[in-house]
Amino acid sequence: MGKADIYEVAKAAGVSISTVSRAFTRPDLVSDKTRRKVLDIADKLDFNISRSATALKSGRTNRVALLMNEEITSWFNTQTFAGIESMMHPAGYDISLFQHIDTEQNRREFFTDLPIRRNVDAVFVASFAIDPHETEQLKRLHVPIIGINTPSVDGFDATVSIDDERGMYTATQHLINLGHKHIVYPCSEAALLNSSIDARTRGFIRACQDGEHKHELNWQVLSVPRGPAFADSALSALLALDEFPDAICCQMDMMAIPLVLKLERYGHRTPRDYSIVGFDDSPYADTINLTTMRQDPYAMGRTAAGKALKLIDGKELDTPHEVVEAQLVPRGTDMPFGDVE
Amino acid sequence: MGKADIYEVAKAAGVSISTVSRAFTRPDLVSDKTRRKVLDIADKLDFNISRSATALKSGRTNRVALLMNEEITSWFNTQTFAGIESMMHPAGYDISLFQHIDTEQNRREFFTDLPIRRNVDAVFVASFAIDPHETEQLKRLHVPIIGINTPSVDGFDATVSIDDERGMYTATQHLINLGHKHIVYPCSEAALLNSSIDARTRGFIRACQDGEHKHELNWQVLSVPRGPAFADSALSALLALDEFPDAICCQMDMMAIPLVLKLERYGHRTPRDYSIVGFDDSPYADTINLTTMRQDPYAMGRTAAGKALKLIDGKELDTPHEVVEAQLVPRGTDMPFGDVE
DNA sequence: TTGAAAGCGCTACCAA
DNA sequence: TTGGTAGCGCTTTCAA
Repeated sequence: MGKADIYEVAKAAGVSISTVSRAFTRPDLVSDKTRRKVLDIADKLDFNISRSATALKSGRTNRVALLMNEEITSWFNTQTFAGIESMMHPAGYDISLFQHIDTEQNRREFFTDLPIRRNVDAVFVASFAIDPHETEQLKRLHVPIIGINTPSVDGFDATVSIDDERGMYTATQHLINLGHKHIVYPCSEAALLNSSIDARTRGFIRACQDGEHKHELNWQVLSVPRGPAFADSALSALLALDEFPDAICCQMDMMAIPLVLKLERYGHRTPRDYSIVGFDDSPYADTINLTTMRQDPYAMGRTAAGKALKLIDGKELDTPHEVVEAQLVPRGTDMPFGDVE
Repeated sequence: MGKADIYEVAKAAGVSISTVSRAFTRPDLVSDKTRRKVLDIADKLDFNISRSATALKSGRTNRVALLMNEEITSWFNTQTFAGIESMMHPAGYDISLFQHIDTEQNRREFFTDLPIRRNVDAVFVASFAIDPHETEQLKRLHVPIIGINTPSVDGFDATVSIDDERGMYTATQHLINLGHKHIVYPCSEAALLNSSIDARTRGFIRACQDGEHKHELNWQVLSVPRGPAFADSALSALLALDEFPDAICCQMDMMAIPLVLKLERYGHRTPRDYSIVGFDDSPYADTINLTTMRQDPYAMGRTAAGKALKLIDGKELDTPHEVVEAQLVPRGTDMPFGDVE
């Protein structure tokens, strides 16, 4: 009872180990009666095919790597992970997670040692800037490399990305179209490592520059240090302004949500006193009725995983590189400038 | 270049494959010069030890299973996962995730097929009720079984759990001590599968029953269907009450936070009009200044993983079963009954 | 300190 | 449909 190997099962079933193996992995090649008997005995003996042995024999690892910025606990990372997992797990793959590839030291270590070399069937790179040298290193793994929200498609076999720049352009334009004249973009500095954040800032700036041609516009990027208190820093910076803006455009909901809640304590209420839009449509955005740009990292994870599975199988991709658009979700934190509630 | 096996490395380095192997896994058994040379050549040839082969040879899988209720995307599950990962990854283990072991069908499938049999070195069971038959099935895996927030320690080699019942007792008592007379406990039905929720409800009820002996008390459990709209259901149920309560005790922050935000739209403001306490100290609890019971699933994950690693190594645990207490985090949503802001 | 060789548990080829 | 068998890439005795 317990710990039986394939030989014991074969003996108990009166068949060869080949047949036991086939009963599990090629059921169609085994007669119904034999297969049933084998599986039955295997169950009694607590036997199962060893993934390690299968992996060794097949030359596949049944494992993929996922590299991410920061912690998996952020909304974006969790959703991405869950999306990838939802495709890869049923396909028999485990995900080997490498977090915090966002510090100089971790990056160097990872890309020098390349601990995943020969040990994964594909690599996902989620949402961070990666330089050409690092891409070269990944190529030495000789496995498919799939990017999610990477700043460029260079060196990637497949990518799926949101158009952050355009998304934020849309959000900003929305505020400008509502007639707002004084727009502030509170922005936590994450510049070097998170491509999404940079792209969004560029989108805001471009929309404002375009808008200036048609309307008078007073806009600014309000940069605050990153870290756990970035929202409070942004709050202080906003309150320290000579004149409070009539619109706030946020790089992400995690900035917008605290601002909406805390500005109220200082007498600034949305949409009565100012409009605000977020980005992500992350948890509680709906609860506080935040107008925001929706992106769906879970779906992006699934798309990326689908591409990975095809590439692992040696198939060609019809569209290796996909770009998705963020969608404006109009809710209750924006109003035409000058209107009264 | 690329895809070299251990023989090529051995040849290029002028040593045997044994020495190559040792250079990686037993560096102390190889002379400095030889080791350096081998590792250098291995790097040039993009070689690395195969985990599959190591696993097969050693009899270990370097993989653990994590079974969870629902999606990994919930706050509790993500934190738990991240905690386990933070210990297991550096120790060389991948986590094979099994989500949604909370439907009758998924459970039956999982515990019948036992897909992890012979394929993991340990199993974590996170936060759900598991019956004796299922525990028996897990035992057939002949690997350590570690529970996180399981309703009982029976059948587990180790557990780490929060005392939900006592935590909620404390929260409720806190409200009673503030002098509140009319306390409602909005509760989403998750009864059968989530042991924590049940225990918390019991804690609330017991605290109220104890409190009744000393004060007059009007308390009730307000049960609403589970699902994505549970907070809105609770909101409706609260507003439909003949008399609005002066205190609300919530099974979790995800109930409390929407209630605080939405009740305000109906003129009920905390702490002016009512006190409310949550449970978890999850994201935005601090932002809205919610008084709540803090638990730390990340730390529980780490503790559980530490136990798992010892058990995998065949060591005995000093304290296989640990219970931690939730801590009251006093913030701004509670006030002595009758006080004016 | 190093090398030779057996064998971990399986899959897949070939033969029956 | 089934069985025999080589070999996947490594680790680990044992011997040198």
